[in-house]
Amino acid sequence: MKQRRGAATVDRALTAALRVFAESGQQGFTVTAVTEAGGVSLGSLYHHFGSFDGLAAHLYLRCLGQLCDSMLDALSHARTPRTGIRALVHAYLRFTVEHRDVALFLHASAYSGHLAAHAEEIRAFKAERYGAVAAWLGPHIEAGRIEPLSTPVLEVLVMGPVEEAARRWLSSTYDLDLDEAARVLPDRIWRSVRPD
Amino acid sequence: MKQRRGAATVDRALTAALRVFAESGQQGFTVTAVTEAGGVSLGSLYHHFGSFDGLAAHLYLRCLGQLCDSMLDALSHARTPRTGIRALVHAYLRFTVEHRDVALFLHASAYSGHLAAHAEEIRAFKAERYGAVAAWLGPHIEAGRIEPLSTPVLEVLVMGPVEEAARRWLSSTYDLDLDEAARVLPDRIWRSVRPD
DNA sequence: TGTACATCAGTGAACGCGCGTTCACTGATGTAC
DNA sequence: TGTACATCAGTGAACGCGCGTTCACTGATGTAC
Repeated sequence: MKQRRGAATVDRALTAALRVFAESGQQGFTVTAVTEAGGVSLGSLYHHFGSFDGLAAHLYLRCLGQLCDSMLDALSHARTPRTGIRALVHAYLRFTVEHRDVALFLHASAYSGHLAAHAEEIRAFKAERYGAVAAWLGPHIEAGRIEPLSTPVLEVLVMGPVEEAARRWLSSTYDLDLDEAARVLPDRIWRSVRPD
Repeated sequence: MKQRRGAATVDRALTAALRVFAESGQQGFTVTAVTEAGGVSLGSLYHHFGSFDGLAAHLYLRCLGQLCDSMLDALSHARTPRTGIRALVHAYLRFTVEHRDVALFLHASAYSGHLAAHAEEIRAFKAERYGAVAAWLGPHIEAGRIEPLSTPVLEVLVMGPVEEAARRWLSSTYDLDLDEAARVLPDRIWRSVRPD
């Protein structure tokens, strides 16, 4: 018997929360700030999310979902490991630029503490999405087109440089040229995981 | 006319702060918690650090200094780029395991907001330390022993996977075997930056 | 060596502010008959 | 179709707690002569 306006309110609250975080950072990320910014009342917020941490976790999952969708979509068009890595790198960096606020929130939330209460939910979500990448990798490893390293190590080799590039670009010290990174990284990463 | 006990008090406060952070995380990292944990009075803390953010920044610099010292020390014994990368990777991962609390604080502080007020100080410190790595790289690039990529991209390629490995290990989801990482990563990273 | 004095170091009660949360309530929506 | 009712959605004043910070003060240390 759920009503439809609920979904719209949830969406407005999350969007407001993301904007507050982008504008005021970790320190300014408070219930009051979100309600004032979002045209969502305090009681309404608690009605839908139960707690402020609940809102943060909900927002985190939404952001992570958007990023994962971009990457999995890019990956689905690739046939070889080389083009797959290229697609992942490009999708991740493009997403970072086009959705700066989302990327920032994802990076900043890693150790935020707001997510501790919902850690299990998030872990499950990540496991599901990472599974898709692992499924893509599997055949290539078995066919000898990728060095047979453990999945976590492969993920670290592929995503480590990309995430670090994004992190540097995000942290206002723009000492890194993302265009150069997008041009150079795919091939360089590919060299690190190809066989022989 | 500075007194000597000051240094000891500063040290006690920073150590207590690190312990509090390790035990209670971002959320529990408060002045009250630090003073109660550390045998340092509130007034004393303000006398030495000026503010709580000041303490956090001070702690961050101390932690970063320790990590950089480990890495630069390891690097100084290496002659070839290959062994240099190996030394960096091993030093970073060993440091992460041996000083888990320090590593955790460093990773978690990246977007904490506590450091915003002292950002310039921190930026300068990093620039100085990174300069040492760049100085080490320089001759190898000129001699054609490393692919001539820009310094930020090289740093991202070398440190990205290592930092991501450490991050995974730190975030209680121990899906990554650090021993395997230490064994495999150096050679894999080397392949990504060597010429030809 | 001894004494006076300036400065550094350390103490803890007190303060105000803003945080997350609760709650009693009104309004909107969908369902049952 | 119309009406009664249950549930969902939304509201905002109020609360208590703990946060970072201040401040008047005492004690310790080093310097000057």
